[in-house]
Amino acid sequence: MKAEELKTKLVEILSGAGLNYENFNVFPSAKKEFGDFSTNIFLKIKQTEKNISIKKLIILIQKNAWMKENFEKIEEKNGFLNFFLKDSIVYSVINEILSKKQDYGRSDSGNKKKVLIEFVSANPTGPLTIAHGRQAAFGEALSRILAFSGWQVTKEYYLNDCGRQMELLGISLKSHYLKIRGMPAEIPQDGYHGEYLKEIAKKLPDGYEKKESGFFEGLAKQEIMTMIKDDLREFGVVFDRWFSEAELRKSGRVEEVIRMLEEKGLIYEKDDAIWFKSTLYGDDKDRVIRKKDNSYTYLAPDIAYHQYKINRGYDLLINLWGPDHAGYVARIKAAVNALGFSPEKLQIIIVQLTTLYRGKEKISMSTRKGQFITLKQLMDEVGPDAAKFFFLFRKADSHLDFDIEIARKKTEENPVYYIQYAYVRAKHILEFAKEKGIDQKDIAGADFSLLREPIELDILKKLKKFPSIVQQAATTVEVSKIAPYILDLSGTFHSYYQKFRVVDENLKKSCARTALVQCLFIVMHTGLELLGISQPEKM
RNA sequence: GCGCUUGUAGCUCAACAGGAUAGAGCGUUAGCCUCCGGAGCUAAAGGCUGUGGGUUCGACUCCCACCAAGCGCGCCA
Repeated sequence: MKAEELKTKLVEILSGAGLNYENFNVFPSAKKEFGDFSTNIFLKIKQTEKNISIKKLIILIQKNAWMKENFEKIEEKNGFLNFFLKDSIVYSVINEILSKKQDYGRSDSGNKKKVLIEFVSANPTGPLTIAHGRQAAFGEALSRILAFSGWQVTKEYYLNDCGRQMELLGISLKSHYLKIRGMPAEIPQDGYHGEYLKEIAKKLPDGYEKKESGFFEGLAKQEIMTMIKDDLREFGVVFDRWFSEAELRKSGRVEEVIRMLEEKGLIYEKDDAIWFKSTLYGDDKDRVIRKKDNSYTYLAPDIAYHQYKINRGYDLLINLWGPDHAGYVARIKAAVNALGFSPEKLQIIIVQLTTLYRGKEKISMSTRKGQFITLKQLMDEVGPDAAKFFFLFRKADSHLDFDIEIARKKTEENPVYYIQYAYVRAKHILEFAKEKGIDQKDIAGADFSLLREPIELDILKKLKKFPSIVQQAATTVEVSKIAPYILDLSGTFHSYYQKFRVVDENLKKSCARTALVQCLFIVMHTGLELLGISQPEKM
């Protein structure tokens, strides 16, 4: 049961009593002594309806058949109404999980609507950094969660493969190439000085000395793209589509969208440049889309890109951006709006930066000096799973402190190992039970009412919450709900394990407990899967 | 200077659309291995939610001011 279900029921009961009232909350109880669900319904009602008998309403609710069916006890305390679930209702989650298996928690709340998630989208001018890593982890997990919740998800990478930065990349590679062969060459001051480019230059065959920098640009793009794709694959992220800005420009869509805006009277000329009246749609100031020298600013193709994305039939666009693009949200939303689409169609999530630490020591990074930790380096050091877990544990818009030392540790300090240990431990118990002759039939047919320990009911209630945790993550587009949930579940399980034996001489009880462990195992499996974290066989 | 994000236990963070006595983990301290994996468990200590006002039955949450940190504020991407 979900809180909304209970609320709907309460609204129904109220209206049956002639009260049309919906302005109240139903939420999971903050404490055990407050039961399983609580509502502030009476605190709210009292504000507007002065002459209502609360006592009568309580009795009305208590007498309702559905309430009687689901709740052991419904009581009023400190103005709140607290609901205590019947154990039998709690046990029902076991059958539900055992029958749905890996689909437990799946829903169709997305109604098969199409969503396009665009993320990472790093310029192909260098290796992915940890900032991209966090976006990659977040985008991948969000995709999985939305797909699990009934959305049709497409993952797309927008490739800024033209413009000044790419030119510079070509020039830089050529200079590296010439220098390695002992020829005079200078890498431009604002060019790319990183080691990776030198490596690429070394691999190239002789005979390219006379080639234009544009030739090198193509080579560099090719090589770096391969590097990026390899890193992403190792990180467990595969995109459905790589969308090239160069091709977008070739297609004529940029001119087309500017013409559209012009027809709407949203374009004007000033100081030899062409401007978009974004202020009409809530931006701070108008933006240049074509410069004095007739070339486009980055905004022009971006508007075209967003228009094209929507025209491809997506109901929702989600962009993951770094905080350096935060100031850019207003203008692109203005553009989407100006093109006649609701700005709600575009949801932009700012994924905040990550600061790396090695214990107490902060690792300072500077892209300009070529001093940065790449995603590859991070994966090599702590492994993809630990990296993903830490990236996904915090809200996207919170700054993240990532301590490499902790992520490397194989002790209780490291939550990744704590969780994976719980998972492996559960798996091991299931294997042990199997060895002892407990099979799936015994598990499904077990007498669950033998699970009487408070901690057993506690685990079941937590398992029961899983679908709404997923749901919440999907509707709020906030991946960070999942990891703490799994961590909490792991903790409760470790504690249970310590205190009680699952498989022993008491066969009936062993079967019931094995069923419990199997359910927990399934939920943990799905949870880890949604985060893109691997489920180890052993440790 | 303006804008966005953030400020909660020693540290890293929770707290559902304003709800009950602000919760976890780590670290610290004191304990627990004949037993399905101790990479684990149990317990204790630890707080004027950055500061000062306001809104109300009720504020970590909303409003105003201030303080501190990070990031933006280009005819760069």
